[in-house]
Amino acid sequence: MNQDKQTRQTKKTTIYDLAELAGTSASAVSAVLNGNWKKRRISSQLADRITRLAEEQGYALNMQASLLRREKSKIIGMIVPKYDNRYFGSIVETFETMARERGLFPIITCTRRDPELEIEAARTMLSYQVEWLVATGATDPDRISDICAASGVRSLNLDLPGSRAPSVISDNFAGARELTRRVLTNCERKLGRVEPLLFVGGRGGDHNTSERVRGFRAAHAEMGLEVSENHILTCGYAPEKAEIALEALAEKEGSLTPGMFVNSTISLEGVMRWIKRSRHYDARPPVVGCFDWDPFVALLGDDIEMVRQDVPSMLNAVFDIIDQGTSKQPLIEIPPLFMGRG
Amino acid sequence: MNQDKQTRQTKKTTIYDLAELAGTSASAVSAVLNGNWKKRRISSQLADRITRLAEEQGYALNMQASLLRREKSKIIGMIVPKYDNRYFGSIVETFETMARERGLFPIITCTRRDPELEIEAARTMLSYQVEWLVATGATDPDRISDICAASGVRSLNLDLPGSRAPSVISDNFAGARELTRRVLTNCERKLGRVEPLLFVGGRGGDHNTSERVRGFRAAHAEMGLEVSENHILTCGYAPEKAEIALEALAEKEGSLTPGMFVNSTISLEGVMRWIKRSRHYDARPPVVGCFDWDPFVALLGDDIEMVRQDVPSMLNAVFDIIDQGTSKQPLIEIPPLFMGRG
DNA sequence: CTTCGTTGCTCAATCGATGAAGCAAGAATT
DNA sequence: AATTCTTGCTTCATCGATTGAGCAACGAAG
Repeated sequence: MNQDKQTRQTKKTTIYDLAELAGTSASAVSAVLNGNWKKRRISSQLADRITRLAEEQGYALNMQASLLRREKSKIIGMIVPKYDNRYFGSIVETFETMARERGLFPIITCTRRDPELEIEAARTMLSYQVEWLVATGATDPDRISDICAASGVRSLNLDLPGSRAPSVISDNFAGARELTRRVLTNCERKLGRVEPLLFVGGRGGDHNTSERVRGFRAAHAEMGLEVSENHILTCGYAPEKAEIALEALAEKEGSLTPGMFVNSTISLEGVMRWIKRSRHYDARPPVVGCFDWDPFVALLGDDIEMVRQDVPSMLNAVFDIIDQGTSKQPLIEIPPLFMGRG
Repeated sequence: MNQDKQTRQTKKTTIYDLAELAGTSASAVSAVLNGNWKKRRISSQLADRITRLAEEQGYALNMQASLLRREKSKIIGMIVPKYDNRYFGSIVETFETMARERGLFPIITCTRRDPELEIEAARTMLSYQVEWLVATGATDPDRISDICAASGVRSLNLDLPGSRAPSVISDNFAGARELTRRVLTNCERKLGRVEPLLFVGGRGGDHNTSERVRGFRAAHAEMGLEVSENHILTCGYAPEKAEIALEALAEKEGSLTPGMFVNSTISLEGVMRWIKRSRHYDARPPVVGCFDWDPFVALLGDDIEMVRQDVPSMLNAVFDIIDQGTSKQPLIEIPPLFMGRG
């Protein structure tokens, strides 16, 4: 039984193996290794001996067995749509760090904006006994909340709100309104006059996009500008979709607006590609605002205004709810940050 | 026991609860729910009844209990340094997809280039009974391989090689040599003459950086150009480090080379920031090559040549090893892709 | 009318860790 | 000397799912 040990083992060392080697019981080994040997009145000599043996044998706790026995799993799950932009990347990184600070084990899974995969991922996380599930930018947050509720697991929405669980999102309306104001101001400074902007990207149905469109309209209204329905291109998030939408509009209308509001860096990727390819803006580069931040976009020219969603504050709000166990408000809106130009 | 059910439950439904409700045994429930009820000769009527009940009650398998009993966990772990660039983002996304295709459950954790955290994360993954651990861009891959080997868990290195486990990396030497050639050619085209480049970013000690420096030197040598030791700035990966290094060199030498080789998009962030701030290249923009790809960098100007590491091929190689169980070669080098300009 | 085969289940051990309860031996108190 | 306390352990049930072994009931074959 312990000769595998000698010959570079096949099976893993358990507390029973250590107990045999130490000439003691598994329960003593367990008590020593999880640190409450004082409480259980194990002598420090035995504790030392066990600790040394565990180290020698390269013992690793079997979490499955431990979790099965314990009441709390300390596992916290997160579902994320993509890893292809700074926003989600920093959400994930911050989430992991803050979870670990609290002694929680974060499990993150990427669902590539696939509604089926989201549901399957949520179910899998429940099987792993997560104590909380954070659904980030989910296509159907309420479905996920329901699945969690049915298992008695608490859930939270991040980035996109739902109605059946507390939600932490950016203040999309105020952010978009301010961004639009700034782009319009830049427009005036560059061109000597203000003209209504184009809105590009996002899904028409989602909360964030509709709030941003509302902010976009509000800023135009303040300045007495009319926004044409044809100039709201909520064509989806993928870069190609933005390219196609712009191409179609240019074909239909002949000329394009001098400025635009782009709904994410991902859409901006398509917009910039199209601008470059179509040569529509060769004479005078467009005045652009982007609802999201990317370090290279910041270097792309001096006419791109960006709002940066305040990831640390959003995750502080998320973990406040988790730490407290509940939330007073069902919806928490975090003001985004303005990055200025230059 | 099943009245919690009625009153929105507190505890989770188990196969024992379902067995009681169905008037059968837990073992029948288990057989039905994990799909081998035919093998165990359960009647399809009972199977249907159990399946319906499970759905009604929102039953979710307790993975901890299931894994404890089973021999294979089907969990596969990955350690990643950062989520702040496209390269690691796409590694993670591809890894998750390919793992799921194989019925494996991927657990990914980000260690922020912190050696302590890497080790701790590896140990935690072992506790969760991972069958494989992929260490991506690890600072000390061999340490991780040893820890895994001590528990009989197989490991793999990705992006940065180690000596105690199979490694899949980019062909850094050939990639860097070709990138350098191209930048030198661009230099000639733009300026009418070739001049040695500056190498910026990366850690001097790491395999990738030293291979890239070797490729960089080889391309210079081919063209009869001498590379000054002072022009190899392996200052680390963080953007600020690149800024500081450039600032220091500019101060020391007065003028800078007309072209440069930047070792990652993260370093490029700092390089571009410094170029903009210092106004050193205002008269004539530098001719730049970057070992890594980013969509916005592609739009940044027409003088930035990029190599894109071939993430799908790299992960195919990784999963080939996992599927086969072993690797013939200890080191697999995947040629990176050239993205051309425009 | 016995024997065998088949169907459709149930029983009970097991995975590894945990912790309440218990117990033996010695020290301290009455 | 008898009792109580303390120390330092061990025993055993438990968490939920899995699975080999077993068993009852029934039909078919001999």
